[in-house]
Amino acid sequence: MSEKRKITLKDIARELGISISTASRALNGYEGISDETIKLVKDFAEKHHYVPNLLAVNLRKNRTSNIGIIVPQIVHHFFSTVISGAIETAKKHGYNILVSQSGDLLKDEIIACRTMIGSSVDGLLISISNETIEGEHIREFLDEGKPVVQFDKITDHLETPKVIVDDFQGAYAAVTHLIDQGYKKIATIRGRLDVKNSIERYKGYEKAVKDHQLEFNSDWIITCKNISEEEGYEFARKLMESKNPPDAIFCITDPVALGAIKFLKSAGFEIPEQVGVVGFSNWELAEIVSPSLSSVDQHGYQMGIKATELLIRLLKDHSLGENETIEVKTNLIIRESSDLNFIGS
Amino acid sequence: MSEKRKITLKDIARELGISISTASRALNGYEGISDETIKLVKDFAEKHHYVPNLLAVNLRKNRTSNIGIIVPQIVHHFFSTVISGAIETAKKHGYNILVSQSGDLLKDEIIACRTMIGSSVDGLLISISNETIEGEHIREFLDEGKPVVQFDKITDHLETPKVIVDDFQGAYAAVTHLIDQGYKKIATIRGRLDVKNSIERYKGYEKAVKDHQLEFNSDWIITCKNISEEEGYEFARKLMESKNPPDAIFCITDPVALGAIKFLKSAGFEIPEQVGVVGFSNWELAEIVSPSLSSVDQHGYQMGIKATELLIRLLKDHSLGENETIEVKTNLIIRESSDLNFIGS
DNA sequence: CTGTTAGCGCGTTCAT
DNA sequence: ATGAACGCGCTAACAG
Repeated sequence: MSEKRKITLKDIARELGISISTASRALNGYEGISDETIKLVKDFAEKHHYVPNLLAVNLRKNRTSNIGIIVPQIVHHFFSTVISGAIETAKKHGYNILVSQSGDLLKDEIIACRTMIGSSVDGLLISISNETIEGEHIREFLDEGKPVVQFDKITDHLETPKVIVDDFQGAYAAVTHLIDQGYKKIATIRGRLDVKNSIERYKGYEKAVKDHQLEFNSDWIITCKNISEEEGYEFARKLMESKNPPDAIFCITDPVALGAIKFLKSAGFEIPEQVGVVGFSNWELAEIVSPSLSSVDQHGYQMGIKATELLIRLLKDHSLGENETIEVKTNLIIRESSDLNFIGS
Repeated sequence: MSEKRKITLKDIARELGISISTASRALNGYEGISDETIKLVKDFAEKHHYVPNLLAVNLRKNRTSNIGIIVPQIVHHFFSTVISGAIETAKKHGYNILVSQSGDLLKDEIIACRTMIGSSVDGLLISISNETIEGEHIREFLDEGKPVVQFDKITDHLETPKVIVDDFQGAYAAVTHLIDQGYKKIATIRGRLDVKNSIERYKGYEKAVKDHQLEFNSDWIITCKNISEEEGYEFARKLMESKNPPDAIFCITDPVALGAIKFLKSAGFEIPEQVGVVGFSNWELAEIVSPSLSSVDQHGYQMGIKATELLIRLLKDHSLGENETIEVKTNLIIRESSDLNFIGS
């Protein structure tokens, strides 16, 4: 409507018959300004709804007050949870969050990075795509003197602070839980051999099985590629139709577990009585499906907070070169798919 | 590492022995520059990885190249899908997306708005909270001369362009589908009486029932408040235990439908043979649950694209005052929960 | 076709 | 305690 012109420092200086710098200093609480003029200026500013032009401030200070975040997919329960945590934390410190996604494509991740550099975010939070190995495009950020924090899906080729979920411990806990329930022949449908999270989860599985002196059978280890529900269904079939079928399956992620459950149900296996199933990531679907799915929760919101706090600390200290890695503990959520004690209660 | 100082227009002007403005014009493809110097400048820029300082450009042009988007929840399948569409569209036009969430709290929506104004986004995409009625805080955007596009959850108190899903048509189609299937006593678990989407869906239900001369029974209309799975369960019970139980239920949203299904299953009703169920929004869960849930898809990705394109058009034309409303058609996805023809096939 | 001049709005010396 | 002057990096109006 009224299209009020935005009032500037210059305006308030002119109106009050003082200099621009005095006005600036008064507003920003500098030393050596009389209380009198401070009050004068502040009152005037308040009254006329003065709000500093961030563009100018930022140009002057050479920063943007923006933090970029790049994830493989936004439409994804875990990542949107992380973003949510990042936004709330950033807000608290006066930063905005600028979101982009790679679609798990290296090509698009590079574009997203370049755009971010171009639009000048002050720092970057990133969970890399499956295709990213070296991450040279991310190094460009570091070269610009801008801090980067990696989270969840990371690469060790980049010397940045990292916030990761303790996949090993999560998997170990999940499999140990299965063992505690009395399952003895535990299989795993694992993820790619070249993705760190996947490797760690597998290691956790292996160690738990061996620590408890259970049968360790390479036929019970199946590697999937798409990490899809279809694969879960197919590989569960393969496992159960083998000569020596397992009595429990630890799955790399919830959709895979869901596929496995679907096969098991269609083939007439009782869950959890005959076969126990545990997934990973605690997707929304875990408590919706029937039987509900035990899963390892990754505390996405916490990760978002931790990663953002870390980045903001770097932003404020300008003490780049830190390389700390925070491991967020996981939390096993036991539901019907593996809970024998729950039966009948 | 090398902390390369960023090269500026000034640098390239000095090195090439030309003026800054010539360099600027050459880079930006202005009229009246010799092809010779254009090539000279562009080559030099390319070679030294010149990238314009957006902060300066933006200050000069008085814009930010950022678009803000405020939604009730980011961790929500529909909204994250919209955001995803917005991001891809914005990217295409050289804009970044700055995300914030209100948590369906008016208080936090106001804060988000103020922050956005402060950090100077050029325009705003917003889906208002349940608590927002007048939207005075949004008007501040308009008063600044910045365009706003509302989507999905809107208020008519604000004269802005809007992109909405055709809730009426979606509901009408859903209920008509139930009728086509042969259901005769159709109930609805509807949403709040003061939320536009909810009202429209109810109207669609009512019209479909009346158009087909079916029994219209106020006992079959239940209003829920939280729009939660629990309410779905509870109200389905209430409906089915009444004297004159319905044979189909149209639910305001998928979680409610899921709750209803859970009750129906636990009470021994066959779905869809005895009772048909249709939800709204086509959440991820719809095809995961068993029986899979028929639902009205809202084309979130399309909405994100449409809303963003609309906003960018306003941004470029500076022709505020438009007030068009785009209705994105819905798409009924028929699954097991209402598909009698599918039985046995 | 190109250079000079003026800011955009602000923070920050260096004077006084 | 305050003002003048400068510059962040860039675009645009005005000369020539």
